[in-house]
Amino acid sequence: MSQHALLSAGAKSWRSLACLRTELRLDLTLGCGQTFRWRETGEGHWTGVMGGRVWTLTQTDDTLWYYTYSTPGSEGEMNGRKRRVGARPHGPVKKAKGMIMVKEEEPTEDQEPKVMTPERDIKEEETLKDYFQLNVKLADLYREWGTADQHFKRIAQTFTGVRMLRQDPTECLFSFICTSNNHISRIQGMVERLCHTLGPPLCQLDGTSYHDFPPLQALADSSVEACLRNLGFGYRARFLQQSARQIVDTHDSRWLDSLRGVPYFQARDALRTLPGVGLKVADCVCLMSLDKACAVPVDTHVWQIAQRDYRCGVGKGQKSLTDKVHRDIGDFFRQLWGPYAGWAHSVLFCSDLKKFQKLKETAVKKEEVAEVKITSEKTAKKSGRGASVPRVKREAVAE
DNA sequence: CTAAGACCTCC
DNA sequence: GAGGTCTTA
Repeated sequence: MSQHALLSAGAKSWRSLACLRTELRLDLTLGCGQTFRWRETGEGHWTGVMGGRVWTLTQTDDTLWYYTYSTPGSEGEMNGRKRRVGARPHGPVKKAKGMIMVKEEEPTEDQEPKVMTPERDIKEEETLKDYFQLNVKLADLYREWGTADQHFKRIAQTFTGVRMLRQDPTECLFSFICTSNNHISRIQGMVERLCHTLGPPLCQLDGTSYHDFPPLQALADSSVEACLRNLGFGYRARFLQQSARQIVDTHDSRWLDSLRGVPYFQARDALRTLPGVGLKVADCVCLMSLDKACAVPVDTHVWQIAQRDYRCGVGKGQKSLTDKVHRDIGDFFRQLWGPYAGWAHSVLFCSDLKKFQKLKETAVKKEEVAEVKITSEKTAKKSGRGASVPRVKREAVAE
């Protein structure tokens, strides 16, 4: 049985890239709801599908480690000859108690060694850099946002390395059509079932099968709505099928990808012609797959953040998130953060997620300790009034 | 432009 | 109700 790779089981067949935690935090970046395709398969190890291949990623202080599994067809790149179909990490790995794995580095006889051609090696490194947009210097951006915005500065101390992914536009679009009236954990399950049912299989690891995202044509088939309703997609099943149908019927196959080269508002308007795609979903697709770094997806939580943390008056007295409020909140944050406003937004969005509240609480405690220390130092000097109680901001929680 | 209601399911 | 969208008034 093939297993998920673990760095502790031997770094030999892993590759790596220099990357600081200030530039990338896998847990936050992969878990903040911009992608629904990654799972933590070991402590700090994330396994998912990217670029038609299954990857496991993990990181140490200054290094991003990656491992790819062989899949049917993926070996064709080497010399046109198909290699093994099974996939497994190199070096058999024994499972000890819980997450602890016993290191064991023996060559296996039942399989050919994973041949890593330089071409594929380079290609995969490029795929990874592209997906995480590692050419964008996140620490520099954090510094700029923090200069203009004290609230951001405070949050950013804890939520470092929250980075926008550059996802496949088709996967991004159809995943986000699933997000309406929904929450992350359920969306994850839906996308998983979608891929399992309509996506090409890639490999199997520890009994879990990994599939690529379904191609557009597969989603456009008229049988898809009923199929997805059976999988618990509800009314979104029709949106998915109809949107796929509309794209296949009225555009050529590269249309969605071509929106990367189109200005933000134009690309957003184009997306909004698709059923199930409103301003929020269109902004998500623009930001997360179409290179529109200034796109700020506005949902009820982002609206709440604007009011609570920025005393933003936009839409005050408004009962619901109208298109106008959408646009005005977006403009508000673009004015505050500049051309990468969408990236900054995701840092605050991430910090508001319930699953990351523990992180925040420990940070608040540290702040309190620091503040008490400062206050008591002052008090000692002036030998005056006692230490004041540090203010703890009451912040609502998303999800 | 804004305000309701409906839409599927799951916790 | 949940990280909306569509339709109708």
